[in-house]
Amino acid sequence: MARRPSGQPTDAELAILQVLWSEGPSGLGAVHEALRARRGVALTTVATTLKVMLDKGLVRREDGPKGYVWSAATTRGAAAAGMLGKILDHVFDGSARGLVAHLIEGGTLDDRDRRAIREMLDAADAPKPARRKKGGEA
Amino acid sequence: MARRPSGQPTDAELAILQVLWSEGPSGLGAVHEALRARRGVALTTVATTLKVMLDKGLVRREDGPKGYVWSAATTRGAAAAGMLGKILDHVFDGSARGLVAHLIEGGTLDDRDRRAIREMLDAADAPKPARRKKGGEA
DNA sequence: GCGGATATTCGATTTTTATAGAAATCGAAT
DNA sequence: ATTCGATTTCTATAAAAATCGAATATCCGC
Repeated sequence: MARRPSGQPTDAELAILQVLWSEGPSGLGAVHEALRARRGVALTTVATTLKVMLDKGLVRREDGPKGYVWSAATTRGAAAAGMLGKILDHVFDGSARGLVAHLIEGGTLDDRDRRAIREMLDAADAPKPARRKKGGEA
Repeated sequence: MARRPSGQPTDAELAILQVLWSEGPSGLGAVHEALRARRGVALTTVATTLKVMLDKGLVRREDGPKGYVWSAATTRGAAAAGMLGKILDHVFDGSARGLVAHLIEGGTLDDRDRRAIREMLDAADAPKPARRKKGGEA
């Protein structure tokens, strides 16, 4: 047999999603143009891939003046979550901490990044300053 | 055509690498056992996949008492780097900070994780404490 | 209304991935 | 040395992924 459909976008699909995420809802021609700028791909290939993605629920389409107007039906965050999940499960045994450790130790993050992350951590530690009373300390 | 071989391990390959990473160099039978514990997969399937991985350079093999002894030829870090690179490039437009932000905001990290990450950040900020005097040397 | 440009669908092709049975091999125990 | 069990190699199948050409549909301008 072949591999079970993971539901996650494939590489070609991700390339299209990337266009839709940054350009917003677009017609086939526009998507094709954006993709052709990087890789040589035929118009029909883009059209076929979009159709497949429609079946998978990765994109939506509405009738436009010309043909359809295609738009992403999934967010960057959702796509990232799926891909990250695979890394976490298969490579870091489910430890998000281990993943961040890899980013820090691998030099992928610079000073500015580390500062920004610290701020995000602070915000996450105190998201709701006890808007009632019991803030965890009894 | 089909998709160009990305060089990165596929799902089945990743599952095998996971075994080799945690168990160390193992014979075919051991790998099979470890995999069967999770998914039902035939012995020959594991053998075939290992051979493919050998050609790709993902695993190594040495002659052992019985057959070969298989070991990972790539590290967790290397595998993670490849997969992360894809996410960074395609989803977060190259921003590692954005990726960590997603982890923090998405609740993937708990209190303990955040504390551990802060420590790692501290360590990264001062890699060599220059135990001479104060850090601000020229 | 017609023609050309753009879109969409259909069908076809190729490669990769994932899977596993059959056959050949090899070391060990009897 | 013969068999036995584990291993390796060979061959094969099938779905998914990626691609595109041809045929068809649709819209706009003239």
